[in-house]
Amino acid sequence: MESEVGGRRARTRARLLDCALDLFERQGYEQTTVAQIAEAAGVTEMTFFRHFAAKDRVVVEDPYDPLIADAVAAQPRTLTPLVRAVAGLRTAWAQLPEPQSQTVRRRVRIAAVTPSLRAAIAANNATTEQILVDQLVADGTDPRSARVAAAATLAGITAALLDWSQRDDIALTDAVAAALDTLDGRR
Amino acid sequence: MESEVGGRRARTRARLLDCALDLFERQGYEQTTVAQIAEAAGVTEMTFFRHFAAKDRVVVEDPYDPLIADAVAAQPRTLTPLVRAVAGLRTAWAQLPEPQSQTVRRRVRIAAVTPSLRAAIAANNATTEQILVDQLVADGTDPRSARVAAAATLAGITAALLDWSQRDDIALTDAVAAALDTLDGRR
DNA sequence: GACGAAATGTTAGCCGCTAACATTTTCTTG
DNA sequence: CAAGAAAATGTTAGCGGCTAACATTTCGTC
Repeated sequence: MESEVGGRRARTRARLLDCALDLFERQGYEQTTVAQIAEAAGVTEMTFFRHFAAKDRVVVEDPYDPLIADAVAAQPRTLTPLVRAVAGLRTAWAQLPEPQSQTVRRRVRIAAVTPSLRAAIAANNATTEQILVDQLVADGTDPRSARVAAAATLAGITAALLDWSQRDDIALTDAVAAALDTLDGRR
Repeated sequence: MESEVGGRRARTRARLLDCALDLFERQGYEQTTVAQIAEAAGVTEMTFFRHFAAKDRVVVEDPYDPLIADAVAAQPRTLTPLVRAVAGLRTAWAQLPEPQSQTVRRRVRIAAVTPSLRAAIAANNATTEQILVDQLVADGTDPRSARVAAAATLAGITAALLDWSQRDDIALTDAVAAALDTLDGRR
């Protein structure tokens, strides 16, 4: 039967996620203990780690990589590496599903004020970066330039995301678009 | 008397640093225990932490920030944020003292193959990034664009550094110069 | 040589995280 | 529906990074 929205596992995970974000918002990420999260969710510490590989995984999730490769591949190869990377991400972003509302903002907002989490985000970007690099190289870009361009682009977008989360006066889409423009040289 | 090159403290620190890098190179960063480092240096675990605030501080050190601000300030404000940031760093880099040979390369090389250390580097860049942002904003750049430009530039340079450490066919100066060119759009 | 300060040692403990094994809950199937 | 397989959670024990509080040694100086 599938009457529930998710099995027991899914429900436990959702509870852990929610309790964790609550605690992070109220008393800070570093000050919150995994034991506290587990208790709030009515579960054992061990169970927490069965749902999240590490404490920071509550906030930092894996990215949606696949789309990016195609988008970058579609860019004309006459452009400069950075410009091409940016153009690819612009296209990729346009194709992405609208991010699910509230939770994204909560997460990013927490990450924005927690240095150690910013590091976690950077580490997480590594896989996306690799995809970008591969795609650029496949199109004939020098590997070193490709690395630099990919790293710079992702860092720029990440910075825009962190900034966006702290303000209420701008849509996520616009924030990213503006960041890409900055990287582009369009402004 | 001052016959020694440094007091006891300085010597202990040097020993710890050397033993740590040795162990990291031989058996990997993650696989090396602070206890092992301490023992190799003939010292207690506690003493290690009295010299390095954290294990990763052996590899990731604080940057030379001060120069950057001035260099960026000297750039004409007609340029695009990213271009100006890059131009500033180009100038700053030219003024930096030649990095002390071997140890830099050892450190960066270790960082290059250790994901968790890449994160530490990113976190460490935060302060330099802030300086860059402040300088750009002071010159009239929109704060958001400044953040993006600063983050992108530093990420690009960092990527170049990591890449440089893994090859023997290029000078550090050239690697950085090339990265700046990529960010610039000069290539 | 005595004395104060700097450097190091000792002990105890928190927190993130993992492994090995036991227990319960849920699903399936005869 | 009973029974066994599979999934989810619990229990215990322990490692490694890191911190705090207090004791001890070493060093420079008078």
